[in-house]
This record gives sequence, C-alpha cells and structure tokens, in this order.
Amino acid sequence: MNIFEDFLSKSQIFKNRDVLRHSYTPDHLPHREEQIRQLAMLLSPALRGEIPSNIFVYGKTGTGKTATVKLVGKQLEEMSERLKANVYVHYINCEIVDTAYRVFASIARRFGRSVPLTGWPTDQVYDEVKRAIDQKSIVLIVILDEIDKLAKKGEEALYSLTRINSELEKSKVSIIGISNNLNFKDFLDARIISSLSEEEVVFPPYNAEQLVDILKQRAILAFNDGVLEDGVIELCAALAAQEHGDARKALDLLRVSAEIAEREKDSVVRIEHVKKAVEKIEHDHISEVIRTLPIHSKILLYGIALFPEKKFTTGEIYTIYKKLCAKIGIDALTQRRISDLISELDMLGIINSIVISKGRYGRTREIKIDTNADMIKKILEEDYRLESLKRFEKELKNLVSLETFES
DNA sequence: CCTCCACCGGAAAGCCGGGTCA
DNA sequence: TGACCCGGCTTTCCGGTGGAGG
Repeated sequence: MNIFEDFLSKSQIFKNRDVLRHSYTPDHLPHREEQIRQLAMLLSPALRGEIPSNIFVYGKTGTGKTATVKLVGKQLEEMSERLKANVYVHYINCEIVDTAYRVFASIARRFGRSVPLTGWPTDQVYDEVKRAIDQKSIVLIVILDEIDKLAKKGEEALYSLTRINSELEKSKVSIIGISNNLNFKDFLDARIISSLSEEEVVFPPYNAEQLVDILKQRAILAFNDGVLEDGVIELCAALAAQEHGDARKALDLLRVSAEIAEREKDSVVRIEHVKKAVEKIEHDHISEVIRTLPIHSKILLYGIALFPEKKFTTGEIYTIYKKLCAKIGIDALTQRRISDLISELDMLGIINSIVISKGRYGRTREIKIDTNADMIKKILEEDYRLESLKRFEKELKNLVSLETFES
C-alpha cells in the first residue's frame, strides 16, 4: 500500500480548498454591486480613448477592495480587447513594490522592457516607463494597492505618476489608489492628494448577514454537500463581523475550521472546530511574526518576556538587553535604535508601549508584554542563537532584578 | 508657576551587500 | 576593473516635551 493512499482517500470534506484562499477572486462579488457600478462608470472613458479621473478607493481590510478593483480591471481589458481600444490595466501591490524605483520597474516590465532589480538611477527607469508607454497610443490604468505603503519611500513615484500625462505625447495614464488607511494622506503633498482623489469610492465593512452570503457562496464551491453543521457559517460570520466586518478573516476561519475537522477525521465541520480555529489562527499568527523577527528584536523581546508582570521603561529594558547581548556575544545596538525596535514590536501587537511622563523622573515609554509570555519565550528559544539564554534564565533574572529594580 | 529629568523622535549621514555599466 | 546606484539597517546629533516636585 502506498503511504499516500491514506491521505488521498479521506478528503470527505473539501471539494476545492483553493476557493477559500484570499488569492481566489470569484467572478461574482455579493454586496459590492454599487462599488462595481461606480468604478465601471468612472473608468468607461478609457474605452473611448479618454483619460479617466484618478480614483481613490478606501475601505478597511477584507472589504473586497482588491477583489472588486481587479474584477473591474479584468473586464475593462476584455472589453477593450473586443473594441480594439488599447486599454491596459496594471496591478501593483505596494506592500511588495514599495519604492519609486520598483514601481517604475514594474510598469516598464509590463511593457516588455527589461529593468534590473537595482543599479539604475531612478530617473532612468522613469524614462524607460515613458518610452515604453508612449510607443503607441494607449490608455494605462495603474492600480496601486496598499498605496499608503508608498507614502514613506515611494512618494516620488506618486508625484511622477500624477504628472506623467503632461510628459506623454500619445498615451494617457490614470491611477487607482487603494488604501485601508486614510491617515496616510496627512503625510503627502497636498497636490498629490487632490490629484489622486479626483474621485473616491468607499467600501463599507460587511455586516454579519452579508458575510453569511459571501461564505455560503464560497462554501458551495469549496465543500461537499452536507459537511457543515448548522450554524458554522453563521458563527464564522459573526466572529468576523465583530472585527470591522473582515471577509478575509471569515474565510480563514471557515477554512481552518474545516482543516481541523479533517485532521480530526471528523466528517462534519462542527461549532467546536470553529472555536479551535479561532485559537489556532491567533497562535499561528503571533508565532510566525516572532519567528521571523530580526535577532536584535528577538533578544529585546526575550528580555521583556522574562518579566511578564513588569512594566519597563525604555532605559530599564535597554540595560537588560545589553546584558543579554553580552551573554551571547552579539554587539548591542544603540538605545535610539532599540527605541525604534520597541515601536515596531508595539505595532505588531506583541508588546504594549505607551509614552508617559513621570514628571520629575522624565518622559519615557511604559512597556509591557501583551500576549502570553511563556509562549513567546518558547518560540524565541527555538532560535539557536538564543538557546544558551535558556540555561541562564535564573541567573539573569536574579542579576537583573537586583540591579535594576532594587531602588 | 517654573524646572528639569529621561527619554522621544526627526534628520542626516554612514555602512554594506545587492546590482549596472563602460 | 572602478565608478556609481539602490535600499535596508544603524549610528550620530540634537531639538523637543509632559508633568511631579520644588
């Protein structure tokens, strides 16, 4: 008997698991009819060879922004093909493509130019883009997903792209910016903002009922008949609705619940599986984040995790961090840098740090671990570079508590 | 009401490893 | 090969500040 046979035979639950992944774009998006209509209306001038207004798309995570825009983009290209209208849509995820250089390179490559990953001056890549687009007369729609990620390092790209039309002879470019964060506008040049948001399309969060519809639609494709216990979909929807109506989260819950059921060799996905899924997702998320932390953040976090109840100031945790570094023979970073690493850990939700003033005793952060400290420590100890710290745990605790907190 | 602590956090510049190009 | 560019990570420098205690 082949060793895989056991695994092959038993997918009683899933018909097609991929339907539940975020990468899957269904060709019908429930409760997004209005947004689709707006986008189509705003983009339609492209088919007549005119420049559509730049569009700013706003909505929280998991509200279907990306899926909707992609769907409309795809249909726009199809229609353009039929009408021979030379409309092109280019999708860029700014979380990955997060600098001006890379944005330009991505566009240039779309039109067959080869641009190295690095090495050229950014201006040169931009020239390449202009030449590539202007070869024949086209309308190009650039979709900048997670456009807020460009605010820091890629502002130049936004600046150039919003003004590119005056430098092109035959072709036209328009931009669709997608963001889940309105605050990022504060960091940008007012001219860029007004140019980017000539039109706005808002994606409100889904409510629990709408999430149920979405899940049901996918469940039909994803599961065999009758494998979902009554209430499973409703529970997943309700849990996701509690957090700003995130469809992605709802789909994850449903998929992980089913995977747990499958692993337990249960032929039905039950309410209890959903409950286990909630924990598993939470746990997997944190441990993945921690595992991929750079070494200095790990050392720092280890120091904090040694004292789960303690509220640290920046200075205190820095002295502990320095001791830990000495112990494992790694050069310590400066306090300024550690201060930034603390902010990062805070943003990741692993620790809690707020700036407080202790009057006479200065202004500092109050830092406290936010999650299960034991779990964090275990995950950190998997790193071979931190292994030796495990042996010194007691010694370290004594040393540190005597020196730092005595007074 | 003023002072002054212990940091915060912005700006700029340096280092390093990735790369191109002539 | 050397000059040059990009981008991530750090260091250096430094002005700014909320509020307890005088």
